[in-house]
Amino acid sequence: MIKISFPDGAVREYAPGTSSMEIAKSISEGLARKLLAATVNGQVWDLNRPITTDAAVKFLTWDDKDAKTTFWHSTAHLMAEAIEKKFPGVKFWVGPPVDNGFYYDIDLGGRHISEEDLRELEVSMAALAKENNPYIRKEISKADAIAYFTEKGDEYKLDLLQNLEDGNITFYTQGGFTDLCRGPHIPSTGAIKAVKLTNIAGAYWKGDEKNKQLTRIYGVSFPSQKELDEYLQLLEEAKKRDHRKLGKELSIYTMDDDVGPGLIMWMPNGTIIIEELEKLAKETEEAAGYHRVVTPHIAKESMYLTSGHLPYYADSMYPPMELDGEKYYLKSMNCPHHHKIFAAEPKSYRDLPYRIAEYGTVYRYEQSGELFGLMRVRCLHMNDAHIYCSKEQFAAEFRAVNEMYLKYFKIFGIDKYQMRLSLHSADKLGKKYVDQPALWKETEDMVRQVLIDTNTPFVEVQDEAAFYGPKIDVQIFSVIGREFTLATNQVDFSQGRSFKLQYTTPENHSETPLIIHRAPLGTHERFIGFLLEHYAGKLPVWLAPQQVRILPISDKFVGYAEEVKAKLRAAGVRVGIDDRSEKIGKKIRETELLKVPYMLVVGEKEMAEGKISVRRQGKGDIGAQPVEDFITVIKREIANRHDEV
RNA sequence: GCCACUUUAGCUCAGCUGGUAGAGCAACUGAUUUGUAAUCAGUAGGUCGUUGGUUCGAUUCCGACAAGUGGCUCCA
Repeated sequence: MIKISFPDGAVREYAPGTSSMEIAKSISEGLARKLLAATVNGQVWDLNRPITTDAAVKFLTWDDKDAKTTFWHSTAHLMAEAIEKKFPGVKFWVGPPVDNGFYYDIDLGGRHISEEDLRELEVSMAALAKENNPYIRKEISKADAIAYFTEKGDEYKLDLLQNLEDGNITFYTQGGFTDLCRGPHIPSTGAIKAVKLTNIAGAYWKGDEKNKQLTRIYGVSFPSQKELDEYLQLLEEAKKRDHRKLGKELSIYTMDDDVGPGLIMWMPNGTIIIEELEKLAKETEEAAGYHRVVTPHIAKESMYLTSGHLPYYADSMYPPMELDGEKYYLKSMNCPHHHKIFAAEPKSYRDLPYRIAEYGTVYRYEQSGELFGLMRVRCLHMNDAHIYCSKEQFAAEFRAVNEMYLKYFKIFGIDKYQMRLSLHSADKLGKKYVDQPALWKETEDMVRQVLIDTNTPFVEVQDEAAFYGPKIDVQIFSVIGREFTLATNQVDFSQGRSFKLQYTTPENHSETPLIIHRAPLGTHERFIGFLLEHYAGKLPVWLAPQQVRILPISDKFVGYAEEVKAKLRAAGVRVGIDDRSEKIGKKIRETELLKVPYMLVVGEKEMAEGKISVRRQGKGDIGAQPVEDFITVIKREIANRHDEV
């Protein structure tokens, strides 16, 4: 007999070769019906796979992330079956589960697939699911596997097999479809009750743009139609807080074909948000010992040869303009200009850390397919600064920058983010990264140590560093699930040498400073795009372009509204009056939709008592109060950058 | 840059299989003077993304280009 232990600590005995499905049935038929997979000693297994030794078993239902993953992976196989039926001879690459569903990469052999095809495939998948075919696992020798796919003429699976060890290879078959697959899978196709194939995309084989492009079909599936409907509903809701939609509705920014792709024009409302953010940054940076600087938008080729931008970053720069036989480039980063400011006067250790900040506008020639609303643009306003410091000062400075992030995140209530330690990739030294292996190692260790010392949870990612050094990126997600770097804190061991930056040490030696590049608020474009989604357009009072709108009940009270407005303006509040001859219901509705935080309704009663009726956006009427009381509250909200109501 | 799709009034969208366009909201004018999420009436507004082609005739069919969207690759 084998001993099976359960999460609650219970232990039961079964005959060797008993599957977790049989174990579940021995406990409760009802439980068994809900199961999709199980973990055996922490590994996700097929429910029907025999267990031969003592093991810890945990049953997985739809609510478990691992079960969803297994379910979607099995749906990918089901989709492949339907595709192979419809388009015989197609070849499959890989079909993994993803965060919200699954995809399969397919070589359609020059054929095209349309939206109608997806609908037909959904129908076909539903029929195949109804057959309730079991997913059958089979261990197979490498030689037999190679023979099978050679016979089939499938070079993709043969490529996969190259990297697999004999004795460790399994096939899964459901209905008429067999795939090379590590598993695990759900017991049978019948559990898949609702499928939506969401989109068709091109995807490079093995993720390399030099390789052939395969057709990727994305989909998602659920154990009931109801859950699919709920999911689609959720997507609809997410669309409503998409910054591109809100940006238009709230008159934040605009773009125009005549101006060019990825070039944002900030409208008056958006500009107010920018100015509030800059005010916050300037206060914060002044308190942290930064100096402000201002530098031009262009510079000569020679500077970008020195900085390393042309060798390592030229693809992302706008092409040069030629004047008087010189090439000038639009700046893609502020750092070289800042290095020149550092170098303009001799520095001693007494001048360090030397911190200079600028809201510089930089231009990056992003590939056309990358552009995305405010999140990915070609003209960026960076909350940029460079800190020049000694090796001894580095940890404290780097740490202070991280603390600045967290201070900002607290103000904005940003809590869903991931700190990412972005490292270089050794095989790209001299191509994407400056060729200084020892310095890479040293600085990466330094940055990692800061994160460990401050107990900051983080993930490490290869091949994400800047060309001049490692960095910590703060990763966030847009409402449609796309990942972006919001803020960044970067080490630079390279440009200090390139620019021959020096300071005099206490021992009267010349030393090259380390440089920290940091942008805790990232860029205006991405940060505001993120904030719009984060707040679903309902900006806190201190950021709202219009903070208060006064709504007179009728024309008769416009005069009183003007008096109230004058008082609010004198208190520094951004206030307007809706003086149209419309009914109050309409004025409220439109002001609600514009997400103005406060509406002040004024009529007969209010005028007589010197009061206003306050209505908070999204919350409704919160009662009448004297104008002065309201001013006290809203002034405090603005000054503290924190909504109280 | 690559794959797929989309582009009609300021916005959101109709417009079947080719016969040069329509709604709601917004705007403007007038009436209404209104008590917490849409008052009524009228007026104006479009070389149907741009550009070639097919056709007697193209918003509609085909091609190219541009921009946008979903991915891939790339990045704040």
